Amino acid sequence: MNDEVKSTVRKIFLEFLEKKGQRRTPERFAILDEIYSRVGHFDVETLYIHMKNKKYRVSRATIYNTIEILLESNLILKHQFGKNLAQYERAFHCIQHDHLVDIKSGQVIEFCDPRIMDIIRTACEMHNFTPSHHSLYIYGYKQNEDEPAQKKESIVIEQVKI
Amino acid sequence: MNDEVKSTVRKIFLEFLEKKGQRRTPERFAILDEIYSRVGHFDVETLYIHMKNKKYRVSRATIYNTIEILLESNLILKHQFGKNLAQYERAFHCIQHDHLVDIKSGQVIEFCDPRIMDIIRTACEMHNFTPSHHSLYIYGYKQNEDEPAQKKESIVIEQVKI
DNA sequence: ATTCTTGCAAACCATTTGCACAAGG
DNA sequence: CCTTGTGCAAATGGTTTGCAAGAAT
Repeated sequence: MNDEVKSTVRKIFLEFLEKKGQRRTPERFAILDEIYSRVGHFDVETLYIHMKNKKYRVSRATIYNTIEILLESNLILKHQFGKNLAQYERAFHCIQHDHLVDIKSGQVIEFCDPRIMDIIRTACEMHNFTPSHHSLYIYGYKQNEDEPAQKKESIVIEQVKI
Repeated sequence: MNDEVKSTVRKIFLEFLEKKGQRRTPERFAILDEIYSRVGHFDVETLYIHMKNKKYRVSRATIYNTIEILLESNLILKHQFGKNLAQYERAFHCIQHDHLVDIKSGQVIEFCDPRIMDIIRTACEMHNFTPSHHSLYIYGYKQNEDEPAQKKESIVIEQVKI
């Protein structure tokens, strides 16, 4: 993730904290930086280990606290792909996408289909609902790799093993 | 839920157990019956309390075990609407639907849009993926009830407080 | 008879909470 | 200063597991 993006999200976070009257602590910005330094999904424990490995003094409690604020400010997204372990991902500067979840391997494939926005628009209009974000998970099985179909056509953003 | 549906799901479950070489215990069928006797979403604890209140002797462990089998046999679906508590719902004899989740109140509204199947079909074809099931959650806020929009038009199946 | 399933209680583990100390405003 | 945030450790709570007794085949 390049530095321009990092400085932009820092600014967004800063403004959010000010608006909410919450303090700009170094821990909060360190966590944001760490998140925007990696690609793909992550869980709290992984983030904690990574920061510890960098000799950054931080507690799990603070990570949970900060993640809560980052969710509110829409800088990250939360997922639970059928497991009890919550997974997160960056939300800024990422194109909208959804997830195919392999039931056997746990592998998660991202895909993109703008038609999802039509469905969201219609459902929200019908129910007098203001959308904030969404999650579409398609659970299933990856077919045998020996017989690849028209995979080349697909818009694979990245593949993440969870 | 009428008796015809109940006897059909019992039969499906029976055949699934036979196919898998698993035993048809009275507890498993009692849990299936209890699930198909209620409407809307439920969690394990609620199911456990209901069965206990009916003086049925079951353990939480058996409910978790049975729910696992019911998921495999596609007789129920599992949801985690952003919380750590897993919610389940009947999957047989229910029309396909998705969920609007109110972030403030936790209320869940079901809606139906067949276009979701087009998205699933396309994504799976592109990624050589065999779909089993899906979840689409739209998170957001219900607008003020004082100014109802075109709500009459909506296909509300049921509303469930989780 | 053999093997799977059950109920109970203990273990697990991600997340939350309480509290004394630290630090932002 | 005053109040919020932090780190640590303990508590929480949904889910899983170990095991002896019970039931299905």
